[in-house]
Amino acid sequence: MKLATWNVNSIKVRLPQLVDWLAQARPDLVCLQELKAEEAKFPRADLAAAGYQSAVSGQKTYNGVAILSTRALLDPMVGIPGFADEQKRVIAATIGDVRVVCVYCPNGQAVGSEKYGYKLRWYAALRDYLAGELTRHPRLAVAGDFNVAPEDRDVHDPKAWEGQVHVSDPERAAWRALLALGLQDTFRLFEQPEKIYSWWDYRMMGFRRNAGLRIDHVLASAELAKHCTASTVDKSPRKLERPSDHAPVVAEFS
DNA sequence: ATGGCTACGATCCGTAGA
Repeated sequence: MKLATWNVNSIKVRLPQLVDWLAQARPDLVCLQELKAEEAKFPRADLAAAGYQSAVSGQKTYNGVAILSTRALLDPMVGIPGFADEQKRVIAATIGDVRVVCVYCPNGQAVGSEKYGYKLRWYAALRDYLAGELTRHPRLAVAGDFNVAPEDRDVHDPKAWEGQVHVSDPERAAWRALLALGLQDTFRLFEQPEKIYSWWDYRMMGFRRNAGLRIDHVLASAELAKHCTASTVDKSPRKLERPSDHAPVVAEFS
């Protein structure tokens, strides 16, 4: 089973690249973020023609998440229960014996800002939600754009980023609180090359300079992580004309 | 020098992303 996550930064713009990538990579499951489109404008038929059914929570202009699957998507659920939020950032579904939660965690804008406070509150709500999900679903995957680079080795220039949003101590503590539930960062289950990132700034030739952050992740419960055989970043779509600023992250399970 | 792209929805600039 191949599970991917990709922040596509507009499903409308990236649809051709997504369809091509699905044909090449053949993932069984894909978590998408930043659709920037309402559900009515989600290209459900094009993706069905590509062999994928979809569960979608869309929003005009901002946010928006979806799960694509070659198999039936059961018990879809949108949002974090008990956490009132206009922003469409979470969708979950069951595929076979795996529960998948697709997340687009808030950016946070700047440390100390109102949006930063929202990010930390949102993370606390996510933690509580996932704690419950783990009791109900031993095989749980949480995949998406977490907007946190967990460690300095996930940052191209830790000195320049020190204390900034995406790497600040409270954000990293919020990330570690997810790991403390028993979730594992599948990327770190394996020996990895240095300087692997999943996002690069559009400006300043960020991708060419590999000036990036590793902020897109696939987490797995202990029971699921036991079966994880690989976890990698696929940089190939980032090299295309008019790319998303994020690359897909792909985890494989036996 | 704190900018530099990109996408969107409103126009021909403002908001947001990270």
